[in-house]
Amino acid sequence: MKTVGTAVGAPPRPGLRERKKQRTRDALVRAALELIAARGYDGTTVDDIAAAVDVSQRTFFRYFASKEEVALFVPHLAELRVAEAVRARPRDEAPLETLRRAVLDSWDAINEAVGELVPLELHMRVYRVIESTPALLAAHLRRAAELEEELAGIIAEREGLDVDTDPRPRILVAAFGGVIRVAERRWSAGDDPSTEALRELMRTCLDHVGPALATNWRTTASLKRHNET
Amino acid sequence: MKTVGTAVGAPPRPGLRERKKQRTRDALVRAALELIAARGYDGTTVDDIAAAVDVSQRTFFRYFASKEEVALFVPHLAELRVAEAVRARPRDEAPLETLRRAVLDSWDAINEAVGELVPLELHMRVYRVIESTPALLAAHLRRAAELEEELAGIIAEREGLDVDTDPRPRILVAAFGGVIRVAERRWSAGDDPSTEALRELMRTCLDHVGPALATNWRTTASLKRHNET
DNA sequence: GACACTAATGACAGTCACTGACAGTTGACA
DNA sequence: TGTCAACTGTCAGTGACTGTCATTAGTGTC
Repeated sequence: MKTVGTAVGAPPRPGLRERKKQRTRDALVRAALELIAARGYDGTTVDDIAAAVDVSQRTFFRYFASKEEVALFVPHLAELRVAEAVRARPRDEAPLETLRRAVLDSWDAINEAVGELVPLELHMRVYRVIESTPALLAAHLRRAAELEEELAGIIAEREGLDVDTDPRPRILVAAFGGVIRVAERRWSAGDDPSTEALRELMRTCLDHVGPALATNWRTTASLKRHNET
Repeated sequence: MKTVGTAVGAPPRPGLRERKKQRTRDALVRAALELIAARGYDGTTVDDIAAAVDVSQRTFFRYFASKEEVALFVPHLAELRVAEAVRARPRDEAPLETLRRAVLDSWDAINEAVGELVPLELHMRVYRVIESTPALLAAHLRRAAELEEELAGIIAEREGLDVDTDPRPRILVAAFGGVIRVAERRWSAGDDPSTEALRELMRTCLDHVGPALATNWRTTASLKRHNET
């Protein structure tokens, strides 16, 4: 009658030790992001973050391999979801369509997961810091590259290609990743922090991929000059 | 009769002080790359590099803002040449064609500039270290992103577009940059260190951009399976 | 050729990210 | 309840990087 936490389908409730660790980890992320948003990345020391959660610096480094890792924790969550979403797409779908749908569809799941941890508005402020801090931006780009590597592998596998021989999966993913990053940039530069805004930006940018690679922009839609007939 | 160094058309020979600085800088780059190729990036301290050139650590940091900067000095040279080459292309050329030609054409100039400083074979060994060292790869990707930003500006300007409104320049450049990076990777992973090999890889990868973005790879050329009919 | 002027350097101290080692504390589990 | 393993704090040490200040060494001038 007291077998709480072992309900059918639900994962067994982790022990006290595990819960404590989770709490510490969450607290560290929250404190870190708050401090970074307020004082910038370089203006925040690891000691500050550890002190805010009342643990030693050494403990901080047992949870995160580096200061960058905490700062990029939210993007990290998003990356996990995207990879998962790509894997979940039907295998007979066209590669570009798979990537597109995976990113757009996983958005809700991402926001939910992130929102549970930190307010989305805080994430947006941190994202601006990421974009404007060289060291952070570099780390962010590297992780994005790692994700691309993984996605290229998935695509190649389901298309029956050898990723080391045929350059197409990597090229496709690289182009796609570039577009996504453009969308992220525009989002963080704009002033609508809503999640819907980012999704819309991604949609728009993805729709521009075809036209952007066209040979001559001046004869395509959305042209800005040369406006006689 | 002894006004050497002031020949018509040639830049006036810099003074002793300037030449000395140049020599120190070159020596630092060479020593750094040699050590990094031999002992890896993390296995090489700034003190090692400074000691190899017989200057103080403080002096090293007066020449380079960070250890990363020396390690990425050769890629930096290449980036400068590419930006220059893009600017030199005719304004009425299609954007994608401009990027393609600029990269392929600037290759000789790049190799010459690099070769004067360090042996190309050494650069290749260093490049492998860059690819396999997280911190270096991150910095490399960030610089590549900066270059892309610049190229997008150039393209947008000559197409008469506003780079902050129209996403196409950035998207094009992002896709292009992704392809270039794939080519670089394949080069450093292969065993032909020749400059011609890299140029050929770039050509091939660029030719794959169109097909890679096609909706269905299985009906295009170079297909690997589904070989009935 | 001696003389100031200034740029380049070295020596030193200090900050901060990060790591290894060891000892103390606290959940887990019999 | 006691034992074991996991978690944590403390401390010392390394390496990248910066500010400061005294010293050295090209440069232009008379």
